[in-house]
Amino acid sequence: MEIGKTYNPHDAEAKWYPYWMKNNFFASKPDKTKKPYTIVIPPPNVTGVLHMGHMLNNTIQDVLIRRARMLGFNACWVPGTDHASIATEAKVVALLKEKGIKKTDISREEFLKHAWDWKEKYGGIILEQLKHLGASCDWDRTKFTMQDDMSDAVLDVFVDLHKKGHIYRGVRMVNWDPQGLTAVSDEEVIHKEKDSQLVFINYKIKGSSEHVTVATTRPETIMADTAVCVHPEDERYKHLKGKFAVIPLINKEVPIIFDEYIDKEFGTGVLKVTPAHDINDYNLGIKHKLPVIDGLTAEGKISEAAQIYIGMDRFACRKQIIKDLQEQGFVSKIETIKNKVGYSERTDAVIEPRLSMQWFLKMDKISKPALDAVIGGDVKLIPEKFINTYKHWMENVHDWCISRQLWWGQRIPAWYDGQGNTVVCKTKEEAFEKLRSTNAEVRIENVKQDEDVLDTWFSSWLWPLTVFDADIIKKGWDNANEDLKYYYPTNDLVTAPEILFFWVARMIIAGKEYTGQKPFNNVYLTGIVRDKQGRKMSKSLGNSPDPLELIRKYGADGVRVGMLLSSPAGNDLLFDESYCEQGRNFANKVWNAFRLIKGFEVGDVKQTKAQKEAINWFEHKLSEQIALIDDHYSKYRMSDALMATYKLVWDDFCAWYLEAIKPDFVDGKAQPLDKATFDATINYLEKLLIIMHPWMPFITEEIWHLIKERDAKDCCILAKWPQRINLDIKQLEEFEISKELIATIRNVRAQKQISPKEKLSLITKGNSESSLFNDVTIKLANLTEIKHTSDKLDNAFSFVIKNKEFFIPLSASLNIDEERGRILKEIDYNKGFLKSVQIKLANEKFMNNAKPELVELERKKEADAIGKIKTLEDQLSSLK
RNA sequence: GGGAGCUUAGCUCAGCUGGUUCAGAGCACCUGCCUUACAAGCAGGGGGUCACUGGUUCGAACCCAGUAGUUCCCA
Repeated sequence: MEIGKTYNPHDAEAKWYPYWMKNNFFASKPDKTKKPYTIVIPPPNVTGVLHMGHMLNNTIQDVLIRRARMLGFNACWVPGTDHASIATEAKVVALLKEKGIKKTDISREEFLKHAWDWKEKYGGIILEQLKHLGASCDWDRTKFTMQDDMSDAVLDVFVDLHKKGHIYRGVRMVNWDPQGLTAVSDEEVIHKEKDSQLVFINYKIKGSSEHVTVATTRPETIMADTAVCVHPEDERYKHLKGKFAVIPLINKEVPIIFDEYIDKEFGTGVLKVTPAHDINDYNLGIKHKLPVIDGLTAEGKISEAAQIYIGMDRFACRKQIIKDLQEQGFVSKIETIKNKVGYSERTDAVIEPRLSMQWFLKMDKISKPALDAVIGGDVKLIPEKFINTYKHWMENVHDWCISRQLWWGQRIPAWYDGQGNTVVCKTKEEAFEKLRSTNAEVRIENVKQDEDVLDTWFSSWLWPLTVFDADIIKKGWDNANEDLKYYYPTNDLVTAPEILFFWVARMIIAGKEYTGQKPFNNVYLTGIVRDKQGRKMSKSLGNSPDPLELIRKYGADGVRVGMLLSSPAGNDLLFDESYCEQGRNFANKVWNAFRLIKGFEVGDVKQTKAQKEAINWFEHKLSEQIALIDDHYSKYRMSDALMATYKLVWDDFCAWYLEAIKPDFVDGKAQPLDKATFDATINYLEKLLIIMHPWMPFITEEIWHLIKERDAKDCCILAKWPQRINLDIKQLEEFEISKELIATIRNVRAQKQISPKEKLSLITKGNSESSLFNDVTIKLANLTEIKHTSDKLDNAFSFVIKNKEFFIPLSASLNIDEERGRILKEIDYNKGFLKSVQIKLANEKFMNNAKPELVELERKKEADAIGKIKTLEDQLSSLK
């Protein structure tokens, strides 16, 4: 069979993913004889397409799940999607608009039909794309946050929490998205620093020639002012008690009120009070019993209550009113200041504080167990630095506004009789019964359900529960189904720090509330994928590569490796395609190592000593590195685990092991290899494939099957993670010395311009104990032999490794001065080192304070240095 | 304005409770090689006042304080 010189990822990807699927290797069922290892996917939005953040996130999950599978766990990765209320509704509205349909012209039912059509058509795109990455999700378990049973659970939770007194309805200042036409939660508001104009406007005092000056960034709201407020202690304004100020343009009189809330130093010390449009003003309004005038419409246009500019957009109005005020002499000055402006996370519209009737979830009590779970270490955040952020948020948590003025989502199960009575329950019939108990006259046709839907997070906070058992809320934890009992709590959650509060914290809250347990043991927080300049990748910037294009270019394995090479937990990843290139190169390296091995011809020959030595050494090296890799995994140091794997394969296996066992060429023909060496090598290769598999599932599976014919179920994906043996440190240490020796000899060749093909001999002086790896050294340094001698040597390059003297006799004559200089330099260096050690040893405080083993170590350093200096001096004297 | 984090080689990052020889890796860079697994490669090499200042200590990249820059969270 012809094996290509470079690895072709596409064929392997096209072959193995369907094969794994066909054989149900990703599927998981509860099995009491095995321990579960569970991950629930952070459900991507149905509106999205795969972006680099998903790539990073899901690659990590797949690595974890594949390794767990190999470790013998019953690995279960549950996929699914999230209905994303606002984003999806916006998409559907836009689509309908293209077709000439206005949302307001159709019924809720008709709209939802369009929305479902849209979801069916586009909702699964990301999940399909994840398959290209190799994601080994149990696809049979795919869930959607708005499927019937999942939605039902959401309503059950609403009813239950309402019953428990955690949910209430009230008029509150909410973050209003005038584009999405809905309230959004505090967490969905993104504050950006902007340059704003601070306009100083003069309000005349009624019955006087005086005026007061207010400073505002929102002049378009002055028509909704219902007072002007100053500090009671402010000498400048004390005389205005009981007077009225006149709002310009509309000549409306508003009282001047006094309150200690005012900061005398800020601006002019005079605040215009607009209760409908600012939370602080609203509170002032309540305190001083001010009327509320809503100067804006839901769409962010000037309302009729404002009297002028009616129907004008708020920003257009701002420009116009400044102009008009200036023309009429009301503006004393305009400054440009920096202030924070809130934007909707979903629509990017400027958030408008707005009074409205909303549903809230009280967070104080219900969130407490979730705070304790993280503080107490029951739920671990990785990296730990996020604990502080989490704690801070949970300790200052605000009530959660859970209603959204949308149609796409779970409709709030609250019912009204039109006469001020409200009940919360799941069906209209129930509601009717309940309402009738307080209002005998109520008629079922007058019972109306709340028009709003619930915040999407109010459904996804149940995700780790309801993906396994959607009836859990109804039945309670004690009656949970087998799946939930088996898989829950899940092991790891991999997500972005951005949604630590949106989602992670709330899942812990819901988990604690409904099962008494945490939803997961560990939360791995990935970084944000940024471009090379550190900018967040976004569609609008156009700086995000298309992940599928990257996969086409570098192969899925290459991209996976590229993503994870430089992505420690919690650190942003400054993505650059060259990482993928490195990943692709690595895959190619593995491919070629395989080609070499595959090309070995097994014959009836004797194993060489070098081969035996190399096999012995690699056994220990492999064990040592497996231990290291396991340790990195246990600490979720993904990029370290990957790098250790990379170096084990590339450096230890390819550069050292394979070079050491590679048969010689005689007359242009590779010699055959003995069976023992071949078998050992195949065995090592298989173990390495297993270790590489979580990172590079496709190439490892491909090579696994190219090694030999195997049974249908004998696949790399199911192979057992390799065991370690007891380490023989001596093997490892001595091999390091041999490596140093080989490197030195290669260096000498380079310096003296001796061809790598010319054989040299190496002579050691003094004790004749031989190294464990003499023959490897001979082979890789291309030596004729290693000889021991006690004689003085002429015209030989000399060097010292670990107090051992070595000589390489040279055919060309040696430059004595140069050699002397080199050795003197080394002596100098070692003397300096010795001195520093001796100073330490002469220091009484060090001797008293340092640990005994440390002192011992210093003594050894001293002895080693003395020995080395002596050896070097001997060499120097033999140089004549 | 409040809080948290970060600052180590050109880049991205390690550096575990302070203790080997003026600090490690990968990539990039430089030099030499198309050596029959691999030029997507091989063999070598250079490169760092560990942000700055002070303190604690026998000893500091690591602990403490301050300064600067930077990122994030909250208001």
